[in-house]
Amino acid sequence: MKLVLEPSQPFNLELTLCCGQVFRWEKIGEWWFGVADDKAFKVRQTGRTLEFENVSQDFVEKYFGLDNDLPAILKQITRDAHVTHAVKALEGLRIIRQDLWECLISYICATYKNIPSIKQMLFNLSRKFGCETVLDGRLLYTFPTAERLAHTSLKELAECGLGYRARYVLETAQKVASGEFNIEKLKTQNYGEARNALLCLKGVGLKVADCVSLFALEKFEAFPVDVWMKRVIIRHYANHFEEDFVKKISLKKSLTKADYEKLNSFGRKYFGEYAGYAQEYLYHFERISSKGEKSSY
DNA sequence: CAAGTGCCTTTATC
DNA sequence: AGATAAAGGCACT
Repeated sequence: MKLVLEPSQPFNLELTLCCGQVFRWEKIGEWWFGVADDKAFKVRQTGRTLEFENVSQDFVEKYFGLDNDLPAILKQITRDAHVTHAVKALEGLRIIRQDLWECLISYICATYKNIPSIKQMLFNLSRKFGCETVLDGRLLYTFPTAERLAHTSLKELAECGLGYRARYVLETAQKVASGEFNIEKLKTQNYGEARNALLCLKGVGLKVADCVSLFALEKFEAFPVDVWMKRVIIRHYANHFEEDFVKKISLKKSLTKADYEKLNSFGRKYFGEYAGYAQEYLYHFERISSKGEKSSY
């Protein structure tokens, strides 16, 4: 099946899959293979043509956020030269509508890990506890359900490389599987409510709650702040804060809750209702820029 | 190549 | 409130 993208609605598949928001896509030749919402499918892009197999057009449009009016969103967040630079460099980057359960577990696993490691953990979990599907003779795995993970052991989870995150994943799976934590209810709640509910889960702090809100709950005002975003703010937005505060967070490696909320609320106020989009562009731009600095040294 | 550092942080404790 | 330590283990330098 093919889909021709509107010229007015930029989309870059590669960027969208590689910017660090999703972890389980694999490129084989020209095609990207992945599983979303228990559907194994493949996609490739040539210019404005998006080609896909084993999935409906409706799903593809929804999953990749093609229904978001990207130019309108970008217009709102380009408040200064730096973010404009990032937006131009990363044209066509879109926020994916992730499956809520997979997203939650992914970001619990993502704490204090680098992206290659996160990918490894999630592939391990899926291979071990997910359901096998075949596409083009290639084995793909669905993401394990809460019920399935609830019946694993800490040992088995640790064997997937989760380390101390194993107990957070197990506990969350048990709460969701038993109904003690109603994950579906999050979808009916606003940003503040959903964020607070998520924070009740062990292993979910402010940053993880913001990532889940942004990537799976369509709360575009969420503004996750990680080490990279801290760097971005120190480098380009320091003038929005007191000198002492900037000095303090520059020296310390981790943010206190109060520090986090200060950076987070700055992002939300400054970039507006699509702050999450700004975060994604700034985050990825900072990462690719830092790679460039190193190699051209 | 070994060893050190850092990792899309959170929790526990003081 | 805020500081501090500890937490798998892998990837990168």
